[in-house]
Amino acid sequence: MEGRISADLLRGHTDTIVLGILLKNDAYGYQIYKSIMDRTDGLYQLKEATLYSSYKRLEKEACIVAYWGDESQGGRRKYYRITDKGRVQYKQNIADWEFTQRILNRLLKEEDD
Amino acid sequence: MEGRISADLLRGHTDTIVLGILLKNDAYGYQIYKSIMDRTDGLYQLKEATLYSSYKRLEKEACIVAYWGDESQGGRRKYYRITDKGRVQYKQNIADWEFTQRILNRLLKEEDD
DNA sequence: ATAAAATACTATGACAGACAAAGTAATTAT
DNA sequence: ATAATTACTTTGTCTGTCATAGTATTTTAT
Repeated sequence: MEGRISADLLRGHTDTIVLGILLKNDAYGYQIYKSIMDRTDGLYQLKEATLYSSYKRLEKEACIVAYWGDESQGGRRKYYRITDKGRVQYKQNIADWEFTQRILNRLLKEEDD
Repeated sequence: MEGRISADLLRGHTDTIVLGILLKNDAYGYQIYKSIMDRTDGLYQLKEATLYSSYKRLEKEACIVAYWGDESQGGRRKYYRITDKGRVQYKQNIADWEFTQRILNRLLKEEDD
Protein backbone atom coordinates (compact mmCIF):
# COMPACT_ATOMS: atom_id res chain seq x y z
CA MET A 1 0.00 0.00 0.00
CA GLU A 2 1.77 3.09 -1.20
CA GLY A 3 -0.54 5.50 0.58
CA ARG A 4 -2.34 7.02 -2.33
CA ILE A 5 -5.98 6.76 -3.06
CA SER A 6 -7.01 6.44 -6.65
CA ALA A 7 -9.27 9.22 -7.74
CA ASP A 8 -11.73 6.85 -9.29
CA LEU A 9 -12.45 5.06 -6.05
CA LEU A 10 -13.70 8.30 -4.53
CA ARG A 11 -15.15 9.82 -7.63
CA GLY A 12 -18.56 11.16 -6.93
CA HIS A 13 -17.86 11.56 -3.22
CA THR A 14 -16.17 14.91 -3.33
CA ASP A 15 -19.39 16.88 -3.03
CA THR A 16 -20.52 14.77 -0.10
CA ILE A 17 -17.21 15.25 1.66
CA VAL A 18 -17.47 19.01 1.22
CA LEU A 19 -21.05 19.08 2.47
CA GLY A 20 -20.07 16.96 5.45
CA ILE A 21 -17.40 19.46 6.44
CA LEU A 22 -19.76 22.41 6.05
CA LEU A 23 -22.40 20.73 8.21
CA LYS A 24 -20.43 21.75 11.26
CA ASN A 25 -19.19 25.20 10.36
CA ASP A 26 -18.86 27.54 7.46
CA ALA A 27 -15.42 27.29 5.92
CA TYR A 28 -13.44 28.84 3.12
CA GLY A 29 -12.07 26.92 0.18
CA TYR A 30 -8.48 26.52 1.15
CA GLN A 31 -9.51 25.65 4.70
CA ILE A 32 -11.63 22.77 3.43
CA TYR A 33 -8.73 21.60 1.32
CA LYS A 34 -6.33 21.68 4.26
CA SER A 35 -8.88 20.01 6.48
CA ILE A 36 -9.16 17.05 4.13
CA MET A 37 -5.40 16.79 3.79
CA ASP A 38 -5.00 16.85 7.56
CA ARG A 39 -7.79 14.44 8.37
CA THR A 40 -6.55 11.86 5.90
CA ASP A 41 -2.88 12.33 6.73
CA GLY A 42 -2.32 13.30 3.12
CA LEU A 43 -3.41 9.87 1.90
CA TYR A 44 -6.22 11.25 -0.16
CA GLN A 45 -4.42 13.69 -2.32
CA LEU A 46 -7.26 15.38 -4.05
CA LYS A 47 -6.40 18.56 -5.80
CA GLU A 48 -7.53 22.09 -5.17
CA ALA A 49 -8.91 22.30 -8.68
CA THR A 50 -11.14 19.32 -7.94
CA LEU A 51 -12.54 21.03 -4.89
CA TYR A 52 -13.14 24.28 -6.70
CA SER A 53 -15.17 22.55 -9.35
CA SER A 54 -17.08 20.89 -6.53
CA TYR A 55 -17.83 24.27 -4.95
CA LYS A 56 -19.02 25.59 -8.28
CA ARG A 57 -21.27 22.58 -8.77
CA LEU A 58 -22.69 22.76 -5.28
CA GLU A 59 -23.36 26.47 -5.61
CA LYS A 60 -25.12 25.93 -8.90
CA GLU A 61 -27.31 23.29 -7.25
CA ALA A 62 -27.99 25.69 -4.37
CA CYS A 63 -26.53 23.24 -1.88
CA ILE A 64 -24.10 25.87 -0.65
CA VAL A 65 -23.87 29.64 -0.77
CA ALA A 66 -20.68 31.68 -0.88
CA TYR A 67 -19.79 34.96 0.78
CA TRP A 68 -16.57 36.89 1.10
CA GLY A 69 -15.03 37.01 4.52
CA ASP A 70 -13.83 40.07 6.35
CA GLU A 71 -10.75 41.07 4.39
CA SER A 72 -9.47 43.42 7.06
CA GLN A 73 -7.48 40.73 8.87
CA GLY A 74 -5.62 38.85 6.12
CA GLY A 75 -6.19 38.12 2.50
CA ARG A 76 -9.46 37.41 0.80
CA ARG A 77 -11.33 34.34 1.86
CA LYS A 78 -14.41 32.98 0.19
CA TYR A 79 -16.56 31.24 2.73
CA TYR A 80 -19.17 28.64 2.00
CA ARG A 81 -22.29 27.91 3.98
CA ILE A 82 -24.45 24.84 3.56
CA THR A 83 -28.11 25.44 2.74
CA ASP A 84 -31.17 23.48 3.78
CA LYS A 85 -31.15 21.89 0.38
CA GLY A 86 -27.53 21.00 0.92
CA ARG A 87 -28.38 19.28 4.19
CA VAL A 88 -31.06 17.22 2.49
CA GLN A 89 -28.67 16.38 -0.32
CA TYR A 90 -26.01 15.32 2.15
CA LYS A 91 -28.35 12.90 3.88
CA GLN A 92 -29.43 11.52 0.54
CA ASN A 93 -25.84 11.06 -0.58
CA ILE A 94 -24.98 9.19 2.59
CA ALA A 95 -28.02 6.96 2.16
CA ASP A 96 -27.12 6.32 -1.47
CA TRP A 97 -23.61 5.55 -0.48
CA GLU A 98 -24.59 3.05 2.20
CA PHE A 99 -26.95 1.41 -0.21
CA THR A 100 -24.25 1.24 -2.84
CA GLN A 101 -21.83 -0.30 -0.39
CA ARG A 102 -24.28 -3.09 0.33
CA ILE A 103 -24.67 -3.81 -3.37
CA LEU A 104 -20.95 -3.69 -3.91
CA ASN A 105 -20.26 -6.02 -1.03
CA ARG A 106 -22.85 -8.36 -2.44
CA LEU A 107 -21.00 -8.35 -5.75
CA LEU A 108 -17.54 -8.66 -4.33
CA LYS A 109 -17.99 -11.01 -1.43
CA GLU A 110 -20.75 -13.45 -2.27
CA GLU A 111 -19.77 -17.03 -2.84
CA ASP A 112 -22.34 -18.57 -5.15
CA ASP A 113 -22.69 -17.78 -8.80
CA MET B 1 -34.72 5.22 -2.69
CA GLU B 2 -35.58 4.75 -6.31
CA GLY B 3 -33.44 1.69 -6.83
CA ARG B 4 -30.76 3.04 -9.07
CA ILE B 5 -27.13 3.28 -8.31
CA SER B 6 -25.29 6.26 -9.65
CA ALA B 7 -22.49 5.27 -11.96
CA ASP B 8 -20.10 7.62 -10.22
CA LEU B 9 -20.38 5.86 -6.90
CA LEU B 10 -19.13 2.64 -8.45
CA ARG B 11 -16.80 4.11 -10.99
CA GLY B 12 -13.50 2.36 -10.90
CA HIS B 13 -14.98 -0.81 -9.42
CA THR B 14 -16.14 -2.41 -12.64
CA ASP B 15 -12.84 -4.15 -13.31
CA THR B 16 -12.76 -5.49 -9.78
CA ILE B 17 -16.29 -6.79 -10.06
CA VAL B 18 -15.43 -8.56 -13.30
CA LEU B 19 -12.28 -10.08 -11.84
CA GLY B 20 -14.25 -11.20 -8.79
CA ILE B 21 -16.71 -13.06 -10.97
CA LEU B 22 -13.95 -14.69 -13.00
CA LEU B 23 -12.17 -15.85 -9.86
CA LYS B 24 -14.68 -18.67 -9.55
CA ASN B 25 -15.20 -19.71 -13.16
CA ASP B 26 -14.49 -18.60 -16.67
CA ALA B 27 -17.46 -16.77 -18.11
CA TYR B 28 -18.46 -15.10 -21.33
CA GLY B 29 -19.30 -11.44 -21.66
CA TYR B 30 -23.02 -11.53 -21.69
CA GLN B 31 -23.06 -14.07 -18.88
CA ILE B 32 -21.09 -11.70 -16.68
CA TYR B 33 -23.50 -8.94 -17.54
CA LYS B 34 -26.52 -11.06 -16.67
CA SER B 35 -24.86 -12.27 -13.51
CA ILE B 36 -24.38 -8.73 -12.25
CA MET B 37 -27.96 -7.79 -13.16
CA ASP B 38 -29.29 -10.84 -11.33
CA ARG B 39 -27.12 -10.52 -8.27
CA THR B 40 -28.05 -6.89 -7.75
CA ASP B 41 -31.73 -7.33 -8.60
CA GLY B 42 -31.25 -4.87 -11.43
CA LEU B 43 -30.38 -2.10 -8.99
CA TYR B 44 -26.98 -1.56 -10.48
CA GLN B 45 -27.82 -0.90 -14.07
CA LEU B 46 -24.44 -0.86 -15.64
CA LYS B 47 -24.39 -1.11 -19.37
CA GLU B 48 -23.01 -3.79 -21.63
CA ALA B 49 -20.76 -1.23 -23.30
CA THR B 50 -19.21 -0.44 -19.93
CA LEU B 51 -18.40 -4.09 -19.40
CA TYR B 52 -16.95 -4.51 -22.83
CA SER B 53 -14.60 -1.63 -22.29
CA SER B 54 -13.66 -3.24 -18.98
CA TYR B 55 -12.88 -6.53 -20.75
CA LYS B 56 -10.75 -4.71 -23.27
CA ARG B 57 -8.88 -2.89 -20.52
CA LEU B 58 -8.33 -6.03 -18.49
CA GLU B 59 -7.09 -7.93 -21.53
CA LYS B 60 -4.68 -5.16 -22.37
CA GLU B 61 -3.34 -5.30 -18.81
CA ALA B 62 -3.06 -9.09 -19.11
CA CYS B 63 -5.40 -9.57 -16.16
CA ILE B 64 -7.69 -11.75 -18.26
CA VAL B 65 -7.39 -13.74 -21.47
CA ALA B 66 -10.15 -14.38 -23.97
CA TYR B 67 -11.00 -17.46 -26.01
CA TRP B 68 -13.92 -18.39 -28.21
CA GLY B 69 -16.25 -21.04 -26.88
CA ASP B 70 -17.46 -24.11 -28.69
CA GLU B 71 -19.80 -22.67 -31.30
CA SER B 72 -21.44 -26.00 -32.05
CA GLN B 73 -24.14 -25.64 -29.40
CA GLY B 74 -25.48 -22.12 -29.77
CA GLY B 75 -24.10 -18.79 -30.95
CA ARG B 76 -20.63 -17.47 -30.51
CA ARG B 77 -19.50 -16.87 -26.98
CA LYS B 78 -16.29 -15.17 -26.00
CA TYR B 79 -15.06 -16.54 -22.72
CA TYR B 80 -12.71 -14.82 -20.35
CA ARG B 81 -10.30 -16.41 -17.95
CA ILE B 82 -8.50 -14.64 -15.13
CA THR B 83 -4.71 -14.77 -15.16
CA ASP B 84 -2.29 -14.90 -12.27
CA LYS B 85 -1.69 -11.22 -12.76
CA GLY B 86 -5.44 -10.71 -12.63
CA ARG B 87 -5.63 -12.51 -9.29
CA VAL B 88 -2.92 -10.33 -7.86
CA GLN B 89 -4.65 -7.26 -9.23
CA TYR B 90 -7.94 -8.33 -7.72
CA LYS B 91 -6.44 -8.68 -4.27
CA GLN B 92 -4.77 -5.32 -4.63
CA ASN B 93 -8.03 -3.70 -5.71
CA ILE B 94 -9.88 -5.13 -2.73
CA ALA B 95 -7.16 -3.93 -0.39
CA ASP B 96 -7.22 -0.48 -1.96
CA TRP B 97 -10.96 -0.45 -1.70
CA GLU B 98 -10.99 -1.35 2.00
CA PHE B 99 -8.37 1.23 2.66
CA THR B 100 -10.34 3.82 0.78
CA GLN B 101 -13.47 2.98 2.73
CA ARG B 102 -11.65 3.65 5.97
CA ILE B 103 -10.48 7.01 4.73
CA LEU B 104 -13.91 7.88 3.45
CA ASN B 105 -15.55 6.91 6.72
CA ARG B 106 -13.04 9.04 8.53
CA LEU B 107 -13.99 11.99 6.34
CA LEU B 108 -17.71 11.46 6.49
CA LYS B 109 -18.30 10.33 10.02
CA GLU B 110 -15.76 11.97 12.26
CA GLU B 111 -16.97 14.62 14.64
CA ASP B 112 -14.11 16.96 15.29
CA ASP B 113 -12.75 19.45 12.86
C1' DA C 1 -44.19 -21.10 -40.13
C1' DT C 2 -43.45 -16.55 -38.89
C1' DA C 3 -42.69 -12.76 -35.94
C1' DA C 4 -40.95 -11.15 -31.81
C1' DA C 5 -37.89 -11.37 -28.09
C1' DA C 6 -33.80 -12.66 -26.04
C1' DT C 7 -29.04 -13.82 -26.51
C1' DA C 8 -24.37 -12.31 -27.71
C1' DC C 9 -21.03 -9.31 -29.32
C1' DT C 10 -19.11 -4.73 -31.01
C1' DA C 11 -18.16 0.25 -32.39
C1' DT C 12 -18.58 5.31 -32.12
C1' DG C 13 -19.21 9.62 -30.05
C1' DA C 14 -20.50 12.38 -25.98
C1' DC C 15 -20.33 13.54 -21.11
C1' DA C 16 -18.65 14.62 -16.60
C1' DG C 17 -15.53 14.42 -12.68
C1' DA C 18 -10.84 14.54 -11.57
C1' DC C 19 -6.28 15.98 -12.66
C1' DA C 20 -2.12 18.57 -14.45
C1' DA C 21 -0.29 22.72 -15.00
C1' DA C 22 -0.13 27.28 -14.63
C1' DG C 23 -1.16 31.71 -12.96
C1' DT C 24 -2.40 35.88 -9.73
C1' DA C 25 -1.85 38.08 -5.45
C1' DA C 26 -1.53 38.71 -0.55
C1' DT C 27 0.61 37.30 3.84
C1' DT C 28 4.04 35.26 6.77
C1' DA C 29 8.55 33.37 7.79
C1' DT C 30 13.61 33.54 7.18
C1' DA D 1 14.62 41.15 0.68
C1' DT D 2 13.41 36.54 -0.51
C1' DA D 3 11.13 32.42 -0.15
C1' DA D 4 7.34 29.92 1.40
C1' DT D 5 2.70 29.65 2.46
C1' DT D 6 -1.92 31.01 2.03
C1' DA D 7 -5.87 31.63 -1.05
C1' DC D 8 -8.31 31.61 -5.13
C1' DT D 9 -8.91 30.63 -10.23
C1' DT D 10 -8.58 29.10 -15.19
C1' DT D 11 -7.62 26.04 -19.14
C1' DG D 12 -6.99 21.88 -21.26
C1' DT D 13 -6.52 16.78 -20.89
C1' DC D 14 -7.63 12.13 -19.46
C1' DT D 15 -10.62 8.28 -18.56
C1' DG D 16 -14.60 5.44 -17.22
C1' DT D 17 -19.28 5.33 -18.22
C1' DC D 18 -23.16 5.95 -21.01
C1' DA D 19 -26.20 6.66 -25.16
C1' DT D 20 -26.95 5.00 -29.28
C1' DA D 21 -26.63 2.11 -32.81
C1' DG D 22 -25.69 -1.97 -35.24
C1' DT D 23 -24.94 -7.17 -36.67
C1' DA D 24 -26.20 -11.87 -36.21
C1' DT D 25 -27.88 -15.98 -34.04
C1' DT D 26 -31.11 -18.58 -31.14
C1' DT D 27 -35.25 -19.13 -28.54
C1' DT D 28 -40.04 -18.17 -27.54
C1' DA D 29 -44.62 -16.71 -28.66
C1' DT D 30 -48.44 -16.54 -31.88
